[in-house]
Order: sequence, then C-alpha cells, then structure tokens
Amino acid sequence: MNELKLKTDAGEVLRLVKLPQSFYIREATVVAKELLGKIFVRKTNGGLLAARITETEAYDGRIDPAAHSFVGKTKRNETMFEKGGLLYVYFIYGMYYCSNVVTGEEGEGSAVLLRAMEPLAGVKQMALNRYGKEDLTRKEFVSLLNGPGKLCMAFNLTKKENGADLYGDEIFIATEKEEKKFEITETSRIGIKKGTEFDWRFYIKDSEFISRK
DNA sequence: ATCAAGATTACCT
DNA sequence: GGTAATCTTGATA
Repeated sequence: MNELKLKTDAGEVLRLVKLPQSFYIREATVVAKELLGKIFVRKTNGGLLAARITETEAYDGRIDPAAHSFVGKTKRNETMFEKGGLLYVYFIYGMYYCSNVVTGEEGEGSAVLLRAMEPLAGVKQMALNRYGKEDLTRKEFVSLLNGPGKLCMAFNLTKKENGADLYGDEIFIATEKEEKKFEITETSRIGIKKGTEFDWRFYIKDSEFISRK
C-alpha cells in the first residue's frame, strides 16, 4: 500500500492512502457521502496544504436541473462530462471560484461540490491566501474553509486548476488508515432554485466546520 | 447588442 | 435580517 505520512499543524501524524480513480467512478450521491472525512491535499511552493472534508453536495446532470451539466455540454461545464477523478472549478458571481470532484463515467455530467473543510496543515499559508495574514482568531480559523468560495481562496484553486486530475501528486484526496466514526446529516442543497427536492447536501453532523446549520 | 441570473461572501442594521 | 460587489454565461433582440 502506498502510504504517506502527514504531520498536521497540531502535531498529529496521519497515515494516508491516496484514493484511486475507481473511487470516483460511482454515483455522485455515493461519492459525496464517502468524501466526508477524507483529506484534501495540495502541494504548493508555500508548503503542503491539507484539510478534512466536512460538507459536500452532489450534482447529477442526467436528472438534476440544478447541475450545470443539465443543459448539455458547454465550454464552461465540459470538465464535468469527463470521466470521474478530475477537478471541475468554475467562476461564480464575478468574484469567487467553486471546486467540484467529477464523478461517474465519461459523458455523465456528474460532480460533487466541495463545500467545507476542517483545516489540518499549512494553516498559515491558507490564512495568507484568504485573509492576507498568518495569525488568526479562533473565529477566523473556524471560518477559514467553511464555504465553497472560501476553500478555493485558501487552497488557491482557480481556472488554472479546472481539469486537474486527483490521482497525481500535486492535488489529491486521501483516506486515513484509521478513519474516525461520525454521523452524516442530509439536507437540501444551498443556493439553488431548481432541484430543491433532492436532499443531496451532506455534512458531518458534529463538525463545527460547516457552512450553515 | 443588451440583459438578467448565478452551486457566494463580507459587511451593514 | 438585507444587500453590494463583480463578471461570465446563456437567453432574447
């Protein structure tokens, strides 16, 4: 097994195993739930950045009017139609980026939106990216990654990262060898007008690193 | 060519 | 609670 060790800013050592592409070739709702608790890692020249995924949303273009891919392939959403295991990053509201993990088979148009995470390593670099300073108050720390636009700022995910693959060395998601147990809450998705009948937002029930209760 | 909406956030009362 | 900021995209003329 391809194990790698990650030392968190708190001094804890996590034993990680990178997720294979096959993890992503499944239903978006399944991947969305299973991504909870996994570790998102990015290597930058500012050091290693890592966080635990606490909140996700599934989008399935085959049946879901809220998905960008529902209207068919366009220049903006073409990454969403690739085979699972890529990053789909898009620009929204003229100021923010949102990052998704593409899921399922090629042509399916499904993805999982990364909505919130718990900071683990490289907090000072992420704080610089988002607040322009290294030292954070407790409140700023909790808010560092608790929204889809916020975590893109902190991890510096932009148009350049759209289409990047998640099984290489620069950006990837890993599972802990000893994963903690937790309960999952399911609700309707946030910020959409269509497709509100699907309860496809998932988060770790007891986590404080959530975009909204 | 013009326009409204958008998978959001920060800051205001 | 409300709304401004800011710009790409897709729809309508």
